[in-house]
Amino acid sequence: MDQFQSTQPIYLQIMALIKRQIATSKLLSGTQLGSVRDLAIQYQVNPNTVQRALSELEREGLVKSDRTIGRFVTDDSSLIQQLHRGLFDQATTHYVSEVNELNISVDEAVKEVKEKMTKGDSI
Amino acid sequence: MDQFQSTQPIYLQIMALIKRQIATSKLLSGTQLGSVRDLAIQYQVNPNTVQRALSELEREGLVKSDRTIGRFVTDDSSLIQQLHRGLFDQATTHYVSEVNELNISVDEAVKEVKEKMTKGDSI
DNA sequence: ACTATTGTATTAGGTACTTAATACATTAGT
DNA sequence: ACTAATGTATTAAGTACCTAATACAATAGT
Repeated sequence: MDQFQSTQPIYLQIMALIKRQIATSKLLSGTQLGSVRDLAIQYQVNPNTVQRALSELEREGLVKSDRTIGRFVTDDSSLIQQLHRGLFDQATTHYVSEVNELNISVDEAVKEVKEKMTKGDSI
Repeated sequence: MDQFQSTQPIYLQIMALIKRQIATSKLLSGTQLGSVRDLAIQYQVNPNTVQRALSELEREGLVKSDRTIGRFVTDDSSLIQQLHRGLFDQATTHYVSEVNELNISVDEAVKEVKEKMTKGDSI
């Protein structure tokens, strides 16, 4: 869909994409994911790349595979909550770090964040 | 120094590093940069990698090379100011985009940013 | 004039990621 | 029992980035 094109490995981008969907309940707990082959078509990538992304997610406990049925989002709701919190925290930490390096004040940063966020709330 | 180790190409990381230094006047306008070979030692990378980073920065107008003297930070102060603003803007846009995807409110985000920023102000 | 230092270019080899083309093992569904 | 669909594994080829080892061109400084 999105056409992955940056410098980040595709399998990491797919992992991030699915993580976000799980964290925001666009992929509900217990939901079955598309098959490796289906997702490969959907994402316009090689099945091996999807396989790699999914097996990493499995290593992190976010999805489980039932050998011949398919893959499912974990039913550990606490883990999902923790994921959501982690993504938020990581994003904020990264932003704050960048802003600090640019010698920008709290007030300036907050003002800018407020501006940009309220702008996107048109819908 | 820092030891580049992520998934981002090293030459891009070096570019970002130098850009930040220029934007925050750690590298002043007109200053001479270290030579390709010196920086390669400093960053613990191959000279070719430094060369690539610097020539890209040159393509963006941030540094100029005088063939046998060395490289210098641009003296276009407006360009530097524009760089600083651009880095800030880009960081904020990226952060807001992530936060929106996570369905997090303005207030929550702002609160978190304030917390993390004031914590790092111990010095 | 000479030398050292600068940026620049070239060629070769290594690693990680991606793709392609298969093949295998397992089992739900029939 | 058979079939289709699942995850999984393997081998080969291509691309981008990084490193290594040189070499060349130009000129400031002596």
